[in-house]
Amino acid sequence: MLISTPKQDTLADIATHRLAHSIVTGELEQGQKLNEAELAERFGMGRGPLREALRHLEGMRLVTRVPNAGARVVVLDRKTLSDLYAVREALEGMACRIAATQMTDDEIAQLGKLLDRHEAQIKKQGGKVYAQSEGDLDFHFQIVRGSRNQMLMNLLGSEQYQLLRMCRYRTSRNAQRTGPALQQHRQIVAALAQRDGELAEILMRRHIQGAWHSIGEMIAKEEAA
Amino acid sequence: MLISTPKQDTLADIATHRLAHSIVTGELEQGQKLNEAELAERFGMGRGPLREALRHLEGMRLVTRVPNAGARVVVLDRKTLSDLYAVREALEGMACRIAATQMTDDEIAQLGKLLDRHEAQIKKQGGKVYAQSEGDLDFHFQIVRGSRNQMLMNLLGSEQYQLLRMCRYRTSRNAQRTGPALQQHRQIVAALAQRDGELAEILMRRHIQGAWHSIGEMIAKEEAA
DNA sequence: TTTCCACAGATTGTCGACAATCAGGATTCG
DNA sequence: CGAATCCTGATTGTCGACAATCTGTGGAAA
Repeated sequence: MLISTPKQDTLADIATHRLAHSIVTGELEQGQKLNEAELAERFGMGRGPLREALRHLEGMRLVTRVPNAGARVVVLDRKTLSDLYAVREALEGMACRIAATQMTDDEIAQLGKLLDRHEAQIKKQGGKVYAQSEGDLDFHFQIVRGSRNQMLMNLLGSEQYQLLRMCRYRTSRNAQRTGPALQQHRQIVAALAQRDGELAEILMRRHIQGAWHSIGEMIAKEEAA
Repeated sequence: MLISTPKQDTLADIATHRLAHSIVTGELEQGQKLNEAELAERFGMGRGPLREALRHLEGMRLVTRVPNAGARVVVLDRKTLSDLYAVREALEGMACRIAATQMTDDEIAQLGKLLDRHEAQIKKQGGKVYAQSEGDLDFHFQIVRGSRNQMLMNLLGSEQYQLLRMCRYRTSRNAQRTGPALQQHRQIVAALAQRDGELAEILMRRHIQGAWHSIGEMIAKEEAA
């Protein structure tokens, strides 16, 4: 699992994870008000730990707070997502370039196997794309891990990753790009295997631009309604 | 001021800002344990708001927490800073490229005046470089603002910016690179004025690489002792 | 002397209650 | 009839006390 699992944690940590999950999956709507007493009740804890969790989530920009008026789930409008994809392009592009020099042969081979599993899954169940979306994030995160840059892993693995997942859950019911995406993934792995960082970066940037192109259009149509 | 000013805020927000400031300026040493009761006493508030502040700071990665063992100030070792500068290079490079197409002529002119003030300040007081360091961050942040990318502004303006300032306070007592840095800044402004995004990006990346080169050496020497 | 255990002090985690502030509706005055 | 005002219910902000957990110190047994 990509989300850290709260084993023997504090209540506030549990609340943080549960809230983050609910926000990302859309169970809590964007912009929805978060009532402390109600949530504390639902999670079976006092308001103290819950407030700490909200503060934590505020720090990672999943919720917005205004003093004396409570916390609300962040809203991902078109501009925000556009900014997000631009940042991703720069960051994951760099991650790709570095990963080409840092990943072990074995890691790259694992990446290839991951794509094999994706392909099998796509052929078997054309409809259920949720798994593919999560798998896509897996792919991207493995490459970021390959860059050996902890800060990058934090940025893309914790914060932006959550926003991306939010975006996925919001748009997954519509269009799919699994076919071309998988092929692009394969090209990237090939470039990594050849240790061609520059090419890997270019392919990754193009891949993310393409993803934004398709998602941006979808959102535009959605907002028109 | 680049740091948001707590006007009529909650106690937890005040604590967040005071702690962030103390951490960034080095008043609180890296890795130092943060005792809740002691800090609450010093700030004249209960432990509740202080704990919320710690959770907020944890969210923005200025402190590290381990359950039942308290919070500690984050430590910036050589590897972390190296990662930070790599991320900055990608992010600010992109910001520069976009800013070249988005900034108004007036904003670019303001940028030039900012550098004039820096130059005057450097000539007047060769020693007091703290102001120049803050000014340098101002310069970088203005360009990020010019990219009109809110997420970029958040990333570089809030979180990484704090880590950078920490780094500055730690290393400012040693070497200076104000001369070459200023000249590179001027080149960047010139590229922006010509609306040459590609060149601006290249110059910015080179500028940040140079900064890392000099700071990395300094840290290596420091760690040897 | 060394190692293990138990105890005490300190620190963190949690809860419930109270104060401060805000939102919405009824009331009253122009 | 409309707008400003006050009141009331609800929600957030804060505090103090108590429970759970960790740390390190001292003593007893091998």
